[in-house]
Amino acid sequence: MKLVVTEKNDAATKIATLLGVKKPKADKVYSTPVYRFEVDGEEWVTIGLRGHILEPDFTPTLIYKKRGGWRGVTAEGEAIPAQLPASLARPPFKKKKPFIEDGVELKAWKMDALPYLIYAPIEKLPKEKEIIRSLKNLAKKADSIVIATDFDREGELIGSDALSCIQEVNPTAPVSRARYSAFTKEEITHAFSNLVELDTNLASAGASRQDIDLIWGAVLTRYLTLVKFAGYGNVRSSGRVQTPTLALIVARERERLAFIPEDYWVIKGAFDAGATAGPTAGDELAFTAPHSTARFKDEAAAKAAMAAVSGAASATVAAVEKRTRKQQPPVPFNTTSLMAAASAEGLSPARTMRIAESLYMDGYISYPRVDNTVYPSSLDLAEVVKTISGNPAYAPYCQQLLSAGELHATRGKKETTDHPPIYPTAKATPDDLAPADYKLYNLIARRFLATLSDAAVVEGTKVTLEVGGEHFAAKGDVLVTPGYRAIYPYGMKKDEQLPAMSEGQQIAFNGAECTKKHTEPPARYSQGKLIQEMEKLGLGTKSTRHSIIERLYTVKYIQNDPIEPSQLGMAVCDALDKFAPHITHPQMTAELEEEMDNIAEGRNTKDAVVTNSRNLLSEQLANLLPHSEEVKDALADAVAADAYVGKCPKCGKDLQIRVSQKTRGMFIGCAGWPDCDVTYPLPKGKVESLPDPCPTCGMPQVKVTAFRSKPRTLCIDPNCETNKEPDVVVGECPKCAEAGKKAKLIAQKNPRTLKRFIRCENYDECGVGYPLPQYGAITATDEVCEHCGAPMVIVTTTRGPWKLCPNFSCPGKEIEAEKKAAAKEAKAAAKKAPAKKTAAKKPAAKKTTAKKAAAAKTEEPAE
DNA sequence: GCAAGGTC
Repeated sequence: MKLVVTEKNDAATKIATLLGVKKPKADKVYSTPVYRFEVDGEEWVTIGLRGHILEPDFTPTLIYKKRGGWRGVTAEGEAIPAQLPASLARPPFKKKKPFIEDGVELKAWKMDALPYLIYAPIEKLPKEKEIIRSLKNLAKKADSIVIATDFDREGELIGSDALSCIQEVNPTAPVSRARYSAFTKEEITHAFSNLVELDTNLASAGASRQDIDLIWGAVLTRYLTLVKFAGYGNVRSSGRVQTPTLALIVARERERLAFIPEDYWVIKGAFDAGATAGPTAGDELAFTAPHSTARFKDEAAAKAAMAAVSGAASATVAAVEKRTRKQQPPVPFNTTSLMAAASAEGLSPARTMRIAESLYMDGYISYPRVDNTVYPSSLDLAEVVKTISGNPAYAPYCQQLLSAGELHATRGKKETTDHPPIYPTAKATPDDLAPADYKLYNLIARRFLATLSDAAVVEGTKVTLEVGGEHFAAKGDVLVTPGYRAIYPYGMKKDEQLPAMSEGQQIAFNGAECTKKHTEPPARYSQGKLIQEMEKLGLGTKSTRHSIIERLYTVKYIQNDPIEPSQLGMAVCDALDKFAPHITHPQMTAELEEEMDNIAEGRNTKDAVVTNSRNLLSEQLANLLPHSEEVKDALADAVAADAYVGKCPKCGKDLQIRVSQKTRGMFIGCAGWPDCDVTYPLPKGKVESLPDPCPTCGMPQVKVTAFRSKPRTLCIDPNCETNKEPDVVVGECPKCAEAGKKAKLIAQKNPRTLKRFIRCENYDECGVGYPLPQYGAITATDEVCEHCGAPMVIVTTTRGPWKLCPNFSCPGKEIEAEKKAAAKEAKAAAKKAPAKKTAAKKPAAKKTTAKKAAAAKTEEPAE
């Protein structure tokens, strides 16, 4: 039996289909899908891995890997290496009693142990145990092995790791490597009839990247985390890609902080082409135009221009210029351009990739991790157009494209042949997908159609108007031939139509307005722009950039979108830039790339490169360690600044956003605690401090963003007028009524906990109470819930009014949930029919839809 | 409790 190992399940299916004479048989080894087929009477099996199946980590000895975490090192096993600079030699472990763990004495402790960690042994540990088990099971029976992972450095490494697993159980079977860069019959057949050897140099180039990333990441992350320990789960990370990315954001913020705005003046004139002088009554021929000097840097010059036009009632049309220009249709989507375009539509790159992954798994779009921007000739463009024309929103445009003759697609600059650019592979309508999923699908489908379309033609008109010797320039843009714009409206400017005018014509001038403005600092990065900048600098890969940015958010180095660094992010970046500058520059990646090329070409070895990098890190750490006090203070100040909301009214110290140890909830506490006991409650959700105090009471305010809600501004003092809510009578107590008594149900808010609820005025006796959502105005209705008799109330939030039964255990809730689930199920069943995919894909598709249904369910209660 | 790179 011949065993073919690919990087992913998808590749295993495709290769089996392309090489097998008959349709391959989908099978499973343990839980891993495999594909069996025959070639010239020989039995073949393909198995897809899940990317890397082994992962390097420090050898799990006493080096930090034991229970208790980042403890220390022994002298034995982790011997002080010769390369360790003398400046890093630490004094002997100073403890009254020796610290013994597993019968071995630790020689260095926490921070002091970091220099040893740099030189700690690394080994490859299993990461995908199930896959490894399946792989070994097949390998035992294999007569020969073909490594058919992706044709790139990581692919060679993944293949080499797989081989090391295989050879543990079958050291003798001959091994070869198939190199292909497209899933076409010719390419795959060619690759398998021209097998080569595994390129061990290329694999060790990849392995050195792994080791270097681990060593630098672990050492610097542990340094930053331990230098000012802020509790478990409060990691401050650093890495070859994430830290230079953070540095980009911080540098931009610094530019903004250093920016000195300059004043300038803008003059705008009002005109009316429907009259020769004076205003006319509200017609469409009125328009405004800026002065031909767009920005007056000098106020006197602006005033002089204003004086020159004051009193004038008419303007002369000095010139009319018309110019048509073409807007070329966009090029096919690759991962980066998709993330950038989706980011402009409000989908973060990380969310975009999550959705793209699930659309791909459900058969709606092609493979989403690509650099390629040129459709391969093997892709039947017309067939794709036909497929998606099932969506009525695209149908007329698709017809038009198909009837116009042969299709021609635009081409981007990057051309690789491993995967096609991202395009739709099945029809979908808003009914088939969740709103965000459809939003992305729609973008991809429309982009695909746009790449097959003609250019749009825009007619630009520039009219120069003369008033009292001053010139004004009116500009209008009109889309005359929509071309691709008919299907791809993203990022399109609105038409600005000017009334028809001819040279020498006199029109009415209705005065001018002079406004003082000031220049703006450079804009912050949006997530989409940052992804593009990372790509330009060679930071990360198409598959990792979005997760790197997400990481910076979770460690709270950055916030909001457009991205701004937190004080902590700036402090970390500054500290590293000052004492360990190598990690803060994209240069480190560029140098690593160069070294990896050297290893791949056989000019250098992995050992030499990694040792070199270790020594470099030792130098950086030797700079960092003597300044630990300084770094510690900077981080502590930054954390305090991020948490600061204002001054304590009782003792004058800082009020800070804090996390309760007990409930894990957030509250505002005084930095003077325990001497000062001032605290304020906070509602659930993301809380940020605001610079301006409450206009009503002068206390600090915060911005609260509850889950799936718009942010709102809140005064931190629950007793502030802005937080007072009148009690609302919402009905009669059903329990008291049964007992023959009359009692009101009242919606009220507890100022101490901020919790809102409905309670019977006779609560102490009857115990009737219902919880209410955290915010939104409460209005009474005269209805009662048909299921439980509780009073129905209307909650009005920014998302509009919404009627609800406040009873948490109302039987109606379950009935509703069941209805929803049934509807989902029906939809999912209907969706599965058009997406004709192989048996292996079905379970995955099912899983994602089931997951989505579950998520929709949990969102339902909304507080 | 570390990174970055694959992929689910």
